[in-house]
Amino acid sequence: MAAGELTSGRAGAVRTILHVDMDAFYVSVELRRRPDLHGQPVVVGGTGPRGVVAAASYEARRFGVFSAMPSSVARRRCPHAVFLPGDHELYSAVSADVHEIFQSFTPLVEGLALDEAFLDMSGARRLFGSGTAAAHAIRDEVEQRLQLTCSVGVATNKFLAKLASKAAKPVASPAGVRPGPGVVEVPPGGELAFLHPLPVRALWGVGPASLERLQRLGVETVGDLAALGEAAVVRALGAANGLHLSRLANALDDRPVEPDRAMKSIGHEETYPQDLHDRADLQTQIVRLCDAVSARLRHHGVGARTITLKVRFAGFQTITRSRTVNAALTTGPAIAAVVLPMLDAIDPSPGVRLLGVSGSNLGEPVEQLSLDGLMDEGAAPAAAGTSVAVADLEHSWHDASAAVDDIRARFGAAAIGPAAAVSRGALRPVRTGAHAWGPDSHDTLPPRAADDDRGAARPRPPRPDE
DNA sequence: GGTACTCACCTTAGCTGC
DNA sequence: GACCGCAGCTAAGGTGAG
Repeated sequence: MAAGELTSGRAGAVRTILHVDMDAFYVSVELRRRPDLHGQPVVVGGTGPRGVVAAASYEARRFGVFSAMPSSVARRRCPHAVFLPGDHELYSAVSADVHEIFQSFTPLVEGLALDEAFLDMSGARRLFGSGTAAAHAIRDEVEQRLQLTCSVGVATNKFLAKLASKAAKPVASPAGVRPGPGVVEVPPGGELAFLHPLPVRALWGVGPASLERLQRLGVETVGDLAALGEAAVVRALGAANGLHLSRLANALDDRPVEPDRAMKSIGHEETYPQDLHDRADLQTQIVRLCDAVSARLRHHGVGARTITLKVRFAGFQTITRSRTVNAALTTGPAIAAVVLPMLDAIDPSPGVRLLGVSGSNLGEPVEQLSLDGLMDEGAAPAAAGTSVAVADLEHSWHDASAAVDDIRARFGAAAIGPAAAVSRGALRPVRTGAHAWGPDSHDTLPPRAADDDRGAARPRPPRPDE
């Protein structure tokens, strides 16, 4: 099968897809307000004891510092680097400016992350010329208006465009930083020549686990994988992943650029500076997380039917527990009423380093819930954690949650919070948005009420209705 | 040796209803 | 009533990306 046959969603039409990737985005944004750091190794994130690197300047990459690297390793490799805590709100704002520029070129923009997006330029060739011409125009516009640089890949499908943008990037090595070409095009018909010499790890979907399985079959390059044949790849990696990778290895990718992808889940998780052993501390943190998740659910106008609790223990063992209820939940107390019984069944004695709460199975929230429709079949009195009790809480907290949103919109996220968290001195808003990059060095655990008031009765665990 | 956070998607297993 | 096959759902864990 020729590579061009399936590269377009429309039969016979060759698409022009751009992948735009900002260069060292977070660092570049920081350098706009700290021009004195230009040319120095700069690292965003990893300021705390358990953090990781969110982004590293190319000067820092020369010393082997990369994103997602533990901060302790980064400090060892590049002790003279400037470590900055990161400012997610600022990056989001700049990202919005970047996407506004993308939108001025085509309405078909699919954001992948704050710093990258796919653009379908197939219908805009008359306005902006070839894909390569459009890519240069976008780079110029971003640089002039925002003083930021980006790399652009141009190809006939998303997957190849992404690989091409990677090839367009600057390269850091111990010898120095070599500027990249900025724009790389994989021309129609040249897909396999570009793709097959690349290491198989370059394929979208090949991580450490799949790589090991493929290497056992003697696969080192994308060309090796293509030669292996679909059946063998499926045997090694399973039906979905095997089929997908086999197609990618033959440059076949007809996924469209999707500007409005529906959100599938919303969640929050936090790693604590010290492991938690106390059940009451865990419950307080869960109430905070549920409150944060619920606020985002309401912000997006959706409710979650499936609630998942994630616990990572001191030894890094991670477990998840989930429960699906009859109603799409949007309030913190109702979500906490689902999570807390799951937490109760977990032994925290090994120490808990991370807690997470997420909602999935998203759907339209019911404005005024009818409890009849939410009852379990033959349900008896509403014990804590049952669907009836959860629905009851969702119902009774509906209006109050709207009022909380209003207060936060006016006075900030810390202005109001769950009483259970306040009572334990933990009215600290959960950091929202992606990439908190670990606990900051100044983060502390919420004070334990019993420690502050020795001899006083131990406070009973906070319940969601408090 | 040290591993954040968010989200998407997959696999496997068990349960239920038909 | 027991069993089978199938589909659909749920739970739990894993993998991967950015």
